[in-house]
Order: sequence, then C-alpha cells, then structure tokens
Amino acid sequence: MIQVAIFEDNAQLRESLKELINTSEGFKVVGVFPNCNNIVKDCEQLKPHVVLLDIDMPGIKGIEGLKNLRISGNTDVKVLMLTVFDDNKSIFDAIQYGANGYILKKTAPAKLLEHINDAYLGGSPMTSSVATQVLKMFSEIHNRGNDNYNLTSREREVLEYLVKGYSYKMIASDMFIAIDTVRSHIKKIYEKLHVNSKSEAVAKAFQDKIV
Amino acid sequence: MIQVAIFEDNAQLRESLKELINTSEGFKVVGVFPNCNNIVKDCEQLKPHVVLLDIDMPGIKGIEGLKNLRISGNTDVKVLMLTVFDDNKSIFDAIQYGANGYILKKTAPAKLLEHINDAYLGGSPMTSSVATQVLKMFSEIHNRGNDNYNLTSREREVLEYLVKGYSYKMIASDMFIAIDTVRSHIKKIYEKLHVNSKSEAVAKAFQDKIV
DNA sequence: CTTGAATTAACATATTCATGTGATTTTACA
DNA sequence: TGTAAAATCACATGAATATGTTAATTCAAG
Repeated sequence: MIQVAIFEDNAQLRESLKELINTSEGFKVVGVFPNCNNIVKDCEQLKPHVVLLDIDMPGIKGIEGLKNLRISGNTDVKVLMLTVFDDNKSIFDAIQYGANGYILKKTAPAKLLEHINDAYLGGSPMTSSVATQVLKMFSEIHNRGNDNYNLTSREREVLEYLVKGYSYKMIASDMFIAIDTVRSHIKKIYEKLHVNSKSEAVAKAFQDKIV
Repeated sequence: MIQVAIFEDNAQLRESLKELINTSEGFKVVGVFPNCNNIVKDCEQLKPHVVLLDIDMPGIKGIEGLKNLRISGNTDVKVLMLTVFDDNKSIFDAIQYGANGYILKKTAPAKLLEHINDAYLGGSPMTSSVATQVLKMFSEIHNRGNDNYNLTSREREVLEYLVKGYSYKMIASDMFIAIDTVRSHIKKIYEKLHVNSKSEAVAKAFQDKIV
C-alpha cells in the first residue's frame, strides 16, 4: 500500500486527486493540505511514501516546500512536483532540491498512478515534454562554446597559463619566451575576449568554456 | 501514420518489435536492419519518423550510429535508444549526441508504442530508472561544492565582484567601503582559498563553484 | 612573390595589486 | 558582560599588470 500526501491549493483538483488515489488498488491518501507551510511536520507525522506537491501555491511555494523538506533531512519521501507548465527555471530548481519527478497536471489519471508507483520504486517519472527540457539543459551545459574567439594556438596556450594562476614571469619561463612577448599575447587575448584584466579573462575562459 | 525504422542485431527481438509495431494502429515499420553500418543512408532513403536504435550492437555501436546520423545533418529523425542496462556512461553519451529518448528493452509493448509516439510528438520518453540517472548526473554537475572555505558573507560578496572583473577601486565604490577595506577582505579571501592572486581566486571560485 | 597574420621582442609609464603591520568599531554568542 | 570573530580603515612599499608604440622574423595562403 503506497501512502500518498497531497499538497495542492486548488480545492477541486485536490479533492479529485484524493478521490482518484483512494479509489485505486494499492494506493492510499494519508493527508491532504491546501498549502505546504508545515510540510516538514506534516511529513514527519504522516510518513507518506510519496508526496504530490503543486509547484504554484500561495504562501510557501512548492519549490520552497521541497527545499525545506530536504533541508530538514527528509530525503526519504519521494516528491512528485505537479505543474501546469513545463517551465525551464522551475524544472531546474526542482531538480536542484531533489525532486523525484516532475509531471504536468494534465497527466491522465492512469498515468498519474503509474508515475506515483514509479517514484515509489525509486524511478524518476517525468512527462516526456519535461524530459525534453531536462535533456536540452543537460546538453547545453556540456556543450562547450564553439566560439573560441579566434584565439591563436599560442594565445590559447597563454590563456591556459593565466587560468592556472601563473604570473607573466612564470609564463615566460615556462614557454621559453620573453616576458614582453607574453605581454603581447595577453594584449591580443584581451582584445579578442573584450576584457582588460587577467581575472576577467580567467572568468571568461571558464564561462565560455574556452579552457 | 508514424514510420519507424529498427536497428537491432538480435534477430528475435528485431522481428518481434517489427511485428508489434506493424500490427499497431497508426504505426508502420519502414525498415529493419541488423546493424547500423549504413544508418545515414538508410535513413535518407526510408525517411523514418522514429528510429529504434539498439545501443549494444556489433560493428558500429549504437552510439556511433547516432553520432554519424547527427553529424550527417539529420537532426530531424527522432532516435530512441534501446538498451538492456541503465548504464550511466551510455546515457550520457546518448544525450550528448542528441538522442530523443532512452528506454530499456524490457519495456512493455504498450509502453513502447507510447514512447514512440511521445518521441514523434517531440517529447523525450525515458524509462523512469533512466530518468533517475539523468537527474543524478544533472544535480551532480550543478551541485555547488559544499565547502565554501568558510568565507564570511562580506568576503563572498567581494569574491563575486572579483569574478565580475571589478578592480579594488570599483569594488570599494560599489560596496561603499574604503579601498583598504577591500584589500583586507581580499587578503582574508586569499588565505582561505590558499591562493595569492586575483585570477587564481577567480579560477578557484569557478572550479569549486563558490560563486 | 608578396601580403597578412602570427610570433617574437623591446621600452616606457601609469595603474593596480599583493603584502605587512597596525588600529577601531560592530556584531555574535557564551 | 566579556570575548572572539567580523568588518572597517590607514599607511607604506615593492611587485605585477595594463597600455601604448614600434619592429624584426617566420610562415602560410593567395
């Protein structure tokens, strides 16, 4: 018997979720709340296996509730975020704070039960449109910026030394060139990166994944 | 009518997939191949909407096939990777090369069709255990290192300015403090981060995700 | 063969940074 | 209420950096 708690401000949806889950074999609603102001205590008392958490609630928002729950040390209960939109930022935040799944409210009843079961078993059910967002974010992150600002190989080399925190003197000695040459390269690098200090160049190198 | 091409070395699975899909309303198998050595040409000729691609094939592996397909410029066809294991590395690679979904071979027939349809419609169906892997990877990446080197709030603030490439003067004026105070903070920051230059501090801030 | 980019180098100068050694005032907390 | 940490500021000095100008050599591409 999977025990479910529901946090949803919309009374109608709240009740129909409760109805759906309670009338389904193997599921039981142990608590229903119109907000997640006391979600930590609620979960402590009721010990649900799975929580359905609306992301857009008045008062403490769903993400905040999830955050509080995880901060309180409860990493056990599976949390399914419910939302109307497959919004990028929210998905991101939800993942950050350890949501176990992210599904749209329009999900069909049968699938919803399936998702709850999935989460209970340790899976991470998500609406496939949400999954698309996640994959997109994922590959964006791991896509190193293809514009390397047309740095020459020597310039890139110098930039790498800068990132490693070398001084001009050290770079010169490591590259077997004069310190004035290092200066020349760095001047060029600054032009190409549109910066005018070492630390800006380093920051840009990280941000744009040049190194 | 969703047109599907199958690339799967196991003859039995290949045939049963074909059978399943062909006997289902709205689906049609346009091609079946025991390897993906010519996947680019195959897809050019048959123009499938969705490709089922076994990840563990002899000759050109599934991931390679996917890669070739995307490199050839075909970003249109939806690719569902089929696998036995929810293996971390493979999932990662598949995402990199633009797979649209990642499902286990043991997926029930009904769900498989659903997944194909999902992919066709632009979603990213994945088995929920796979989704778990993805989310885990995702949050690992975005998990800011929990050791922030015991920087005080003011020090962290200054560090953020450093990362933004501000000079001491600019930081002082922005924070409404004397430039010597900025120095003091920065000296402390260097001690705590074990560095001794602006650019090293910036680099460390990025590497350890302090900012 | 010449033109242009890349790499190398020198010189000058003003600014910024790193470091040391103090001190005062808040703020937190035991 | 006393003490430690945090935040503030000052002064000094040498090192490092940023910027400008100029120029020789190499080397690939037109």
